[in-house]
Amino acid sequence: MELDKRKLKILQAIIRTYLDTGEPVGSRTISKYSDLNLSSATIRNEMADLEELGYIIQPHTSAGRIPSDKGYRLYVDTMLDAKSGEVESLREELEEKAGKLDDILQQVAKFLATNTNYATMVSGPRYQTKRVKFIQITSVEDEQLLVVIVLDNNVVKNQMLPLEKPIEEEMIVKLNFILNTTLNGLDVLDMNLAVIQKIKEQVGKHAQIIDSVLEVIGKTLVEEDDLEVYTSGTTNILKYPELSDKTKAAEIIGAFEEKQIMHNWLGLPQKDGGGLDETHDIQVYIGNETQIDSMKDCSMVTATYRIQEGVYGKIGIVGPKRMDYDKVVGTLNSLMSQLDDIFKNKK
Amino acid sequence: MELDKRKLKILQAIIRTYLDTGEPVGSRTISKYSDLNLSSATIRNEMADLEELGYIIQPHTSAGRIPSDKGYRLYVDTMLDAKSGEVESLREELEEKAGKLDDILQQVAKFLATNTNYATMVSGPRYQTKRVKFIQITSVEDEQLLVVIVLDNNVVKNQMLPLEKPIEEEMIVKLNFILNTTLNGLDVLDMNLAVIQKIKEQVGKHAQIIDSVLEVIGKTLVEEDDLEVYTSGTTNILKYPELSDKTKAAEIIGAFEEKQIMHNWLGLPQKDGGGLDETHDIQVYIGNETQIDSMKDCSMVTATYRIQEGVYGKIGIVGPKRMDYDKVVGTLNSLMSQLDDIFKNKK
DNA sequence: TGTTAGCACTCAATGAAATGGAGTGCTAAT
DNA sequence: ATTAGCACTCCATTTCATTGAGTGCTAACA
Repeated sequence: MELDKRKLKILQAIIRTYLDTGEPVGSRTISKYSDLNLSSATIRNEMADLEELGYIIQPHTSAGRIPSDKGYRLYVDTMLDAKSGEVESLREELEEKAGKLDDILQQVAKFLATNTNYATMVSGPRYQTKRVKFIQITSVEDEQLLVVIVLDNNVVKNQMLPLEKPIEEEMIVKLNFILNTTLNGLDVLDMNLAVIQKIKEQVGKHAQIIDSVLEVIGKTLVEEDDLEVYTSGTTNILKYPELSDKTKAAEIIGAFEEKQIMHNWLGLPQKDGGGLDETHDIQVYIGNETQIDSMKDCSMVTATYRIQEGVYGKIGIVGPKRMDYDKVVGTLNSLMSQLDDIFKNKK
Repeated sequence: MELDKRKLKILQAIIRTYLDTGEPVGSRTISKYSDLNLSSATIRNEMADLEELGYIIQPHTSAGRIPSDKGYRLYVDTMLDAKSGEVESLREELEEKAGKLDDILQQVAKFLATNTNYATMVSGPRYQTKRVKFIQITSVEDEQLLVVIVLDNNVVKNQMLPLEKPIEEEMIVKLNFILNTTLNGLDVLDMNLAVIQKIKEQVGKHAQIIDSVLEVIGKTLVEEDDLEVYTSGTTNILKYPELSDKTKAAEIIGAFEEKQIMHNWLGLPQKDGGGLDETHDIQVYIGNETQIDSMKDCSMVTATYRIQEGVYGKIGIVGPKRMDYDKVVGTLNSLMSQLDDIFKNKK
């Protein structure tokens, strides 16, 4: 059996209606409220075909049809017409507090949540490579050393280091010189034993301090990126009857609480072909495609934002499968453009 | 009418039972399952009195009684016998990752949530005073300055500062000297125009750099503490039928999402008399006592942890009014002791 | 041959009525 | 002062009939 033009139109009508109402949709509705001018009986026949083809499902014998995951997928892939969302208001708010990145991201999450009525999460940026650009050791008090490390992406890390006994100013200057000349430009992977040995040789005395300092540096570089996740509107989930069952809702909202799941989420394989939108990398995951068990009744739309080369994070919107893909993708698209601008200016 | 010994015993029995079941409790239950050896009729009479006194409420004519806020309050204030909770397991976990404070706090939230089955929040520490202990300016690249500020509580802040044109090394040394001698030990409030003027005089040239640097310092000191809030187990709310109504649940869980409400919460007036437990400052807020509208059907138990003098944060547990106060207070108590230890060692 | 009207059938949802039971208040007896 | 007993109330649960949206199938039609 083939999926001819008419079947497609009917499928589209079914999905559209279902997105609206969340109720199974029957043949009569389609017959009346579509421009096909077909009787309900005809629609019924077509629907039977569509069901056989796996695009729609009948929850029980005498009910209407609802889209299957396969149906949604087809809809998202081929039938979505891109509208440009309305993201005017956010822009100003963001530019005001252009300072702190975490504020911005939190704001973005909140904006999307209130505008779409779904739950949202925004992950903080990850840095792809971490190389040392500059190291400085300073003696703050007699028995406290401050280690400051500047990475090549201008991220600054610091760590206090308690000392057994004071260390001479002269020695600190020497240490700084050695560390900078030896380590600058190096990745953590490059800091092998040979390099460490080389440093130690030059220091002679105070080798144990070098140990501590190198340990701090190592930790800093390897350190799991703090993997901040900003969420908002998780309770929107409760607005959709098909998700608001207590166990389901608890699972979904709980997942938002567990930052760990973001790991999985960030690692989701990109769809073949690069997703809906090449520039902003917008992707849609339906039901089990999310790979997260507790999300099997949800859909998830993600986008990737880039702050600069090699520094990117993700934005995700989670809602019921019947989420308004059209609006979500539209909003995300226009939001991403705004973000691009803002980050460009910031730099 | 007086609240004699027997009435008190009965009230206690009613509340205990209600905490367990969440159902209105009737006279017969108390008569059977308490050691009072009274018939249900007698209990009924006493219950009528207790109701008149405002300690219990009858949801409808032919139902049992449930405790009123006043009843809970009496219970919490006078009838709670402190048990020592079981907090063995947490200790080890915490000591492992003793490094990062935010990890610890998140862990604490999670621990409490899973152990009590209520929703929990832990606020990051606030610093009462912020004085400058040490300032350092460094030139990282030709046109980039790094400003590092160490506060007297050993918190380190840093900020990159772009430059118009390079600045001589010599000048930086001088700047560092001036800044440290002038500003060390100063609070932000002390940094008035006079001080600033004094610095500028000493610098002469490069005054505009001083401006930028001072701005950075000012921002750092004034900066709203990031007011981190770690939450866990918010979905536990859904486990209690009296809270899991969709609107209510959404309000409560939503409140956990809004960091803003933590502001109010942190500012809650201490109860007269210092709360249940002098050492750890454990406080119980019942229903409207929380001052947060969306929490009017909840109770909230809070404790204050101290990392060092003047650096403290709060831990809160939110559940239904019929929460197991006994266990919660017990657990909190013993947790706080553990935390005290850990923070002491860290220092 | 594709479309449609018509009809019998299914089944979830809704609502009304019946039932059961937990609990109370009151009274009279102990 | 306590208790047994009884009538009464009211919520919760079950039962049952009804409704209506929706289907599949068949026969008629263009």
